[in-house]
Amino acid sequence: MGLTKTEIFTDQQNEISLFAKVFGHPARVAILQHLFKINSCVCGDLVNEIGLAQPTISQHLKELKHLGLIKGNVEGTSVCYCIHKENWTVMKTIMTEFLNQDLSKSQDCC
Amino acid sequence: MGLTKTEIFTDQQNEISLFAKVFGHPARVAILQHLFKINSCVCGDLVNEIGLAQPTISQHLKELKHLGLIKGNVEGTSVCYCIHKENWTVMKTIMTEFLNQDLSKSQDCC
DNA sequence: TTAATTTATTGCAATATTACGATAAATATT
DNA sequence: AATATTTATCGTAATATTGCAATAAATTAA
Repeated sequence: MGLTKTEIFTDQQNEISLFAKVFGHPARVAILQHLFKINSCVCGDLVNEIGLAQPTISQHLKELKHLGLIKGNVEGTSVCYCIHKENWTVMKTIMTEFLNQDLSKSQDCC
Repeated sequence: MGLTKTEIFTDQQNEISLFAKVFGHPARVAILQHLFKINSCVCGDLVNEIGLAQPTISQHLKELKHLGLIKGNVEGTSVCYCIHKENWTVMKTIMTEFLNQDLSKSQDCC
């Protein structure tokens, strides 16, 4: 066990959980917030900005990139990361729909 | 290791990641969607609705309850769960603020 | 070419998560 | 009281995640 049974859920449910999972670590939240904050795209500054070792940051960046929420651009020896705007918008639509489910219909049972 | 360094992040970043983490499993997404869908609050029906064993569902419900997103009401031998409306709204505000960060400011680097 | 700089990858240890069988706890029914 | 029903908890196995030292890979500078 220890293995999520993705096959018994809908594609939508799996997609929501995948996006949520990547936001489920404060380092990745911090990375994204920093990429939003600064106009120009920062690269290895993230290692200084956030207090984690370089391989750890690199790993978190990889996960964000893998989900398509950021893109990386090689510039000399360094790599410049930024938010993938189009994909972020798509993700936002999916997550917002989940968060905005109608509360008025559901009765309170307790 | 294997331990998230929460102390180096802001309370806001940790809070966002905690909410996201609980949505980071399709079973919990499915449970929440089902609680939204049906007017009356369902209980152990969730075990049938979702294809996971009863202890597994119970464990997921515990996590959702621990974060305050649902509440449970004992009714005879069964327990009736429902969305905790006030807390859901608070969570929604926090998550929406994170998702709605200003895209127009951030330059594209790639 | 050699050294310096920056990022990615590998390998590994520590911890967390997922899932479920077994069983306990609580209440309802007979 | 004894039994049935429902949910929670415990224990445990399998897998995933987190973090970092060591090192590789890629590019630039001297």
